[in-house]
Amino acid sequence: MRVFLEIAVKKSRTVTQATRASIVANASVMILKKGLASVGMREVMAASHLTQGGFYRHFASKGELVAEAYQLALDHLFEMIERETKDKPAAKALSTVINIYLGQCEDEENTLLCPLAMLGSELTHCDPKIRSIAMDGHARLVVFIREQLIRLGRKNASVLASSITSTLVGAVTLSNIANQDDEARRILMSAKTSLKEQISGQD
Amino acid sequence: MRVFLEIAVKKSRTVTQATRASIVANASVMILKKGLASVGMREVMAASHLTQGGFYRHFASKGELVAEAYQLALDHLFEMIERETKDKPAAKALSTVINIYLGQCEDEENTLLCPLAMLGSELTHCDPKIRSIAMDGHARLVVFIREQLIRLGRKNASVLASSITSTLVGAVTLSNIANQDDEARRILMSAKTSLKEQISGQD
DNA sequence: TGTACATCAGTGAACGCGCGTTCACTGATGTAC
DNA sequence: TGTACATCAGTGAACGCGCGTTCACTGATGTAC
Repeated sequence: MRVFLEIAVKKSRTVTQATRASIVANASVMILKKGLASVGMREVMAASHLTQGGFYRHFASKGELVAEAYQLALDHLFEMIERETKDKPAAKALSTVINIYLGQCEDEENTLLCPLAMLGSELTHCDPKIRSIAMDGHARLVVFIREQLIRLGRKNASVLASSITSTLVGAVTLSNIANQDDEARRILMSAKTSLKEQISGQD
Repeated sequence: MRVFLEIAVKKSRTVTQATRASIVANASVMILKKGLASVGMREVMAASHLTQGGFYRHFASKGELVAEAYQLALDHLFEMIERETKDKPAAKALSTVINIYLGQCEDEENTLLCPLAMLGSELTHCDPKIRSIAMDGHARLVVFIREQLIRLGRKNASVLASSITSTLVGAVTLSNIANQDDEARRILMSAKTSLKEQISGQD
């Protein structure tokens, strides 16, 4: 009896949590694609087939949702990076990360958009809490790249890792601003080519 | 008499144009520092000691002001770059551009903030007109850097120039998101160090 | 098992707010005679 | 030079709109006996 009750309660909670997760997942994609300011609560809730009033059964404010949406996007990105680079040699791992990062906008399911690149300047004017989630993601990316560079035996791995991260973020940011597709592709390709030379070369 | 009248008319127009220029100049700094969305017309007009109603004597819409504000910021940046690199050898010119660009947020008068870095992701969701002003600025920066690389005899100057520009924009974007000053400085310093090695090295 | 009650996710109208924009008006300046 | 008129930059209240948020309510589900 006790067990049955617990299961029943848990099942109910599971549904609620699934709804909440669906809101976060939809919001994450919408905010990253369209920008923080231009995504409203009605729109977010409608994407999960709900109306605006229900939002506050799950979140205290828009900010709370945004923080979770960023965190989710970063987690997706790093899951992908870790899955694709696991057990690979450092050079291959680095080139995989570069390809994944610079190709993030070509993924049609939009499951690996990076908040740093997609929202860059909007993050500058956010709550400290949201900014620190973004900067944790930044640190994680720099550390990952630095570790591969160390495995490659490169000197100044920290400095180079930070610079590579700036190039990745800058290239995606600029390719999003570009109004012509070929210009966007050229920016991404240039970054990819230069980064790979920078990693393999000995400067 | 004729001459007197013309002067009188011109003087009046000059005052009007000065007011307009003041609105654009103030808006430019405010928008670049605080972001496009968080700067309102009342605030912009107040900075020029005017009230909101007068705005539409000078501009058809907020968008028109924003376009001119971006153009002004880009012009300031390139004026500075061209002034500081004139008659300098290519290597010195490149290093000067890098220093100016990466140091833009340390300039206390805020006269050389780059819209690409300060507004990055916000530009993605703007009018095509505003985006093309931004991309013209991007092209101008890439071309300037490419020409110096060509003078240095570097191969693949176009690709490298584009990549360097991405690094510059990414580093400034990320340093703005950083909530701690030392982290921001580290990002900028890493980019500076790596870029200079990349330019002087032979990879 | 059946019935009365409690819970709470979800609804959708409504709220206050700040935004971009409009408008009737002012008042200083230039023009015409 | 003096006077009546036209122009137009600037004022500040007001407009409509969409936003984030609140709230009284619904109705399905789980609980207690």
